[in-house]
Amino acid sequence: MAAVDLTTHPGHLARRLQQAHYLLWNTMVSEEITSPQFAVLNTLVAEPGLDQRTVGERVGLDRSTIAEVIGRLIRRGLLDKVRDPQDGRRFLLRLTDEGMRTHRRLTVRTARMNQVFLAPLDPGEQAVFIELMRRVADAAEGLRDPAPAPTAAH
Amino acid sequence: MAAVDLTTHPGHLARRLQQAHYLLWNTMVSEEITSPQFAVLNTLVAEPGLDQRTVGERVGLDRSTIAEVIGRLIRRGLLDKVRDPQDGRRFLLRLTDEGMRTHRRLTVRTARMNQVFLAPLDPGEQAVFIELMRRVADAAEGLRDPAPAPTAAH
DNA sequence: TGTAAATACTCAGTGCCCTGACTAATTGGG
DNA sequence: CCCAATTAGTCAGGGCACTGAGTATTTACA
Repeated sequence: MAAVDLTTHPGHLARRLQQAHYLLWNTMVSEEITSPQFAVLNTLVAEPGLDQRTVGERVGLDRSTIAEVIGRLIRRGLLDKVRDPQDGRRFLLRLTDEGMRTHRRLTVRTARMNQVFLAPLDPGEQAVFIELMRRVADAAEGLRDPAPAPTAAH
Repeated sequence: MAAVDLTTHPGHLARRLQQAHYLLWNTMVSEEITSPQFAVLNTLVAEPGLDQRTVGERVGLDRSTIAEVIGRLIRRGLLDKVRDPQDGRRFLLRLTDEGMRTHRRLTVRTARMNQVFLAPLDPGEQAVFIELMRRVADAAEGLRDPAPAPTAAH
């Protein structure tokens, strides 16, 4: 008694949604390259030479996780990492030719997969769905750091 | 060139959504008990004595993952696991008193957290959002097993 | 009845995701 | 100019999520 209906809990649904996507990605896009890895490649296609932290910020991964993901991409030969001569703390990232090719190849499949993923919704609903997810995710993004006390000079 | 806008990709948004939820859960609900762990407790409140596999099915976790989650709940003393005398393969699961108390306590906080999580949407949008997430997740659920060939006689 | 198939669970391996503690490099104020 | 604060990255540790392989038990059919 007093049990709750989890199908009304957005967090539970978000998890199931992500699992569904993970599965679909694996069968329709790639078994080697994961969705977060593709996100990193995509970011570096748009902005070559970014540093690790910034890439993480773009795709929504913290410094530890982005380091792991980048490590795997380098091991696979899709990425290069060189120290920034201007700032010895940073590493600058750049796709290899193989990385470029992989990104191009997966981009097509990703588009197909997105269609299948959203197929249960009609086009209008799809747009609404994307829009609502974005708003919720963006809002929560703002809650990460508890706002550095707005210069409260009494 | 040829980079894609990830904010239109439902999979990427689903991941960010789940991360946002993870964070909010941690600050507003519990640092000890995770959302999947709560889902397991909740399922066993509704249906005490279920076996491991069935609980996994209810909350959407495969056999390996549910085993780990249940292991942690047992270690924390929230769950008991006994062999089914009727079927020696199964383990029957049941909440301890501590497990019941924990579930009750977290239920309240979870409701509050859901409100905060959905706060960027107005009530109508919230209902639509839940509904769309559920439809997409449910549909993808059906794609898991490639359908065992519908008794294609002849 | 005896064995092959199905079922419940375990284990090893990979990858994502976070926190907290640490190192190294840079920047800025006294 | 020097040292404290900031910033980029690493590392250890815990948890979720999957696949594929292996064990034990049950079932079903020949």
